[in-house]
Amino acid sequence: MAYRETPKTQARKADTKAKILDAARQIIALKGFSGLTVATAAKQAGVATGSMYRYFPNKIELCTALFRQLSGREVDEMRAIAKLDLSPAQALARCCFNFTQRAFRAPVQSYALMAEPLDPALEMERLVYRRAYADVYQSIIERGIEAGDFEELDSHTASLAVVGMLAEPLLAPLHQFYCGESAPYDSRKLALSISRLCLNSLGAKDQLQDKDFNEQFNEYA
Amino acid sequence: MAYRETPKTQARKADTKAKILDAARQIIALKGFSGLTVATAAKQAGVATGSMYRYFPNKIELCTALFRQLSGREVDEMRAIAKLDLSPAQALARCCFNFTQRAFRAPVQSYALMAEPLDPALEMERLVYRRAYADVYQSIIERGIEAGDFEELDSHTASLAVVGMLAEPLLAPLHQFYCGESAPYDSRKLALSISRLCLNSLGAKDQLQDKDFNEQFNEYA
DNA sequence: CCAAGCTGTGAATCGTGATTCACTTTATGT
DNA sequence: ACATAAAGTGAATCACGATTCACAGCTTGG
Repeated sequence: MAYRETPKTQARKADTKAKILDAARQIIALKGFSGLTVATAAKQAGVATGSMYRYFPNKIELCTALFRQLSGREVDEMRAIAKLDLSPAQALARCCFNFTQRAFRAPVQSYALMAEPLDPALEMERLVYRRAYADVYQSIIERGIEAGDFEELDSHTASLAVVGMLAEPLLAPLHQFYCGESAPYDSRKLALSISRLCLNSLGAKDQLQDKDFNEQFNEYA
Repeated sequence: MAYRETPKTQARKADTKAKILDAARQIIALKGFSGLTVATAAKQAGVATGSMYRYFPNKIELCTALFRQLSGREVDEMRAIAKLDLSPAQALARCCFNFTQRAFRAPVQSYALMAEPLDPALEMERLVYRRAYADVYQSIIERGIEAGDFEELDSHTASLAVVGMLAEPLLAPLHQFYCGESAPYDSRKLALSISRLCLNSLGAKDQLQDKDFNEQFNEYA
């Protein structure tokens, strides 16, 4: 026996794996998952088709890894906001603005994660991440209810409703990008409307003043 | 020349077309679009695979026709509610209850229409019908704003948010049905929570009394 | 009854893309 | 340098369903 794994080969292996994932991400960002074939991803990553299978057992696993990586980042972003020292209403408003802003920064990728038709296995992942978003919102909502800032309501359903409220209005414009018909779109106004609707839905009347919204609105780059 | 179409042959043709659509619908209702192949639909309809192509130029057109038929019914249901002589708040609440109730009556079919991964051409149709739902809600919302029952807000975004609020909380349970893991679920409570959230989001505080909600809640079969 | 033109059939064909595999190249430890 | 085990390759294979097509059975007006 003579060959053994070394830190060096392990590092190279991890590197290539990351390179493949990044290549796949670039494709997603441009064409969505529908444009991602093993062959194109291989070419983009600069490896042969067959090599892909040294790093991922099959295409689904590759896609799943990518999906988790990208969705994970987004959810983490929301988690980070939830951890800031903000009132529940402020936290939620900021989530609305950030989510919208980030979606429009990488519209095709966002569409791919949020709504593009996917393999059933990935659809399952999508549900998991929706639930993860909802968990973040639910914790904020419960904090708000305890503080008396929000109405007493079913925080579980409310959190899912927030997920829906946030995603649905973005879908049509994001789909445009996905189809390559990018029209200019005032996503800032959209975020403003959505944040109002979200807070209203929780009965957060008077929790945020116009100035709070305006602050978010103006920070929105 | 000797052959010509007659009312009789036209009727037979229409009949078979309807039979095929209904066969497809049955499959959707059981397995979703992913279970719908030209071959299985043909067998279910009692015709040969090749015959399918006498009635629909290709699978996409068949699916599109089916999708339109089923989604059309659902949207019509909402339109009918919008036309009743109800206050905007009552109309919206009723939409929430009806939508939820109908979704759970045919859970797999509803999941298929609302969220199952589909061919891009069908995904386009889905967007169209989401917009159609939103149009109905928007008309109600605008009525509510004019009447001073709802807050002044962007009715376009609000209508989309309502679509999202209504759909998202149903998704996880409906997906369970789609996966064949049907767990018992109290959809009535869900409808109640959702209707509260919807009305809240529009700033419809005090538009509906508890008794209004209870009425819907109790009518829910 | 006949010719013309539908409608019905289902096995064979086709297209798409994932996956495999026999072979080459590279890395490792003795 | 050598034997061994991975990693790299890309053309060939495979799987899955939609679609086609050559032929058979009906309908119709003349």
